Amino acid sequence: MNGIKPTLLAEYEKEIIRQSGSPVMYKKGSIIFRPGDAADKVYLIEQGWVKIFRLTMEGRQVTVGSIRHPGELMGLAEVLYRGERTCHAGAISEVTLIAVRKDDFHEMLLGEPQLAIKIAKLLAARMREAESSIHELVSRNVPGRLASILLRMAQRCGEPTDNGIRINLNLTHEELAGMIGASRQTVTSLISQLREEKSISVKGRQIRIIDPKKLSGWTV
Amino acid sequence: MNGIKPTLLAEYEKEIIRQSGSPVMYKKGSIIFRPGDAADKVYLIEQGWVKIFRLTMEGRQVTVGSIRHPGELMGLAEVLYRGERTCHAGAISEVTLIAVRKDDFHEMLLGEPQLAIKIAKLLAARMREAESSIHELVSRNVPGRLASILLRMAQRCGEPTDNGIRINLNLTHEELAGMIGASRQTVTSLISQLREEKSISVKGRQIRIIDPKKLSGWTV
DNA sequence: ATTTAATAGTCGGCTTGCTGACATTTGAAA
DNA sequence: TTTCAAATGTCAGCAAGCCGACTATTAAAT
Repeated sequence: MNGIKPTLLAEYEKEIIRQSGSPVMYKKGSIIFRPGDAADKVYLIEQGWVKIFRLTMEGRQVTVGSIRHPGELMGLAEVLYRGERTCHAGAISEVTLIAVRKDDFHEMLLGEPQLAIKIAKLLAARMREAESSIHELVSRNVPGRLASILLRMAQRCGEPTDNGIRINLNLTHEELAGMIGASRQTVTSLISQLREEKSISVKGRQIRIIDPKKLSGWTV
Repeated sequence: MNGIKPTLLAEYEKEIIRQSGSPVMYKKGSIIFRPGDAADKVYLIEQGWVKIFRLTMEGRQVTVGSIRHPGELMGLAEVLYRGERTCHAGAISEVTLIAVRKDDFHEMLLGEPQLAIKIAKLLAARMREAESSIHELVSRNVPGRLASILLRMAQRCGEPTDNGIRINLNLTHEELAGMIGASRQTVTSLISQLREEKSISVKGRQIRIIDPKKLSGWTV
């Protein structure tokens, strides 16, 4: 069960981290850290989803990392590289974290070379994700980017049901827009279009991927 | 002289790498690796610049990483994460590299925990760079992105002269376009504009930043 | 239960920046 | 030096998608 999902930690790796850290909880909507904060902690996500984003000059959110899941580390880059946060981290849902202090984290890595390598692998995987994002932003149009992110979310945190894959992140159109670099209005109208052509269905803020094939037809 | 430039390796770190690897040379314009190749080597750049890019469906180049300099490692992510290249790496100039085989690299990391941590820091720094790129692509318009990349290139590989900072990467407009997600024609006309307002000067393919302040005025 | 704020839906006008097309210049190869 | 391909400069036309404005609908708070 190791080496299969290099973006996630193995159970024994999490155990090491749990022993060096202490649990914290954040409720939905709260901010875990913001730019300028001292990056003195690394977090292991135990439960819930966290959104990593920055703000544009006009105050719009731009999701620069993806949504982080249980089993993932977050706040890693700033702790390793520079002492200051550059992003916001916001709790999308009720969230439980293990917080590890920077110094303890460094010691942990020195004592567990395997873990240090795992962290490097993990960052490498994220690096490639980021490169993909850049590639998509540059080469696809807005409908293509929307379709693509819906498919990716379905794959990464969707729950299969009898009528399609349910995405339960409760994202608003504005948040989706921030993830693909588009305006809120455009996302709204595209979602309607996708619903009409029956490639997705929408109930409240739950999106179901009904016809992945038709959806991926947009990612020309 | 350590800890100052976390994206570069310290001399003793390079020495370790040199002992595990062997030198290779590539001439200007040649491809070092391409998608689908087995990612069985990590490279330390000794001399020259390397461009990391992908291709769009229509065959246009998209520079997903930045330009890599002497002192940087490249091909890292694929070796750590998956066994296959996902990008092209092309020699912008005559290039000298130290190639380290994957297995030797892994052994090296296990034997030198400090180096493993350094690699993680290095990837963390790149991660933040990639996040910045995403942020810029989403939130700035084309002139802003061009101005911003010129300023960044000046900072990272420009040589100060008495009349401005010289950027000597010999990039074509098409290549610049690929780095900022714009069309070749738009870049051409923007470069003319910048030249007219005397924030840059152009001689052949050499660009000099004359008035950084005026340039950064474009990055609203 | 009521109030209030946040989100979703819709539309016309307008701007940015892409496309294609062509002339001109540059530079590398023969 | 000549030749030829690649890169640059320029322009008109067009379309994607943004913006502002407004209404309708949900969800949260009291």
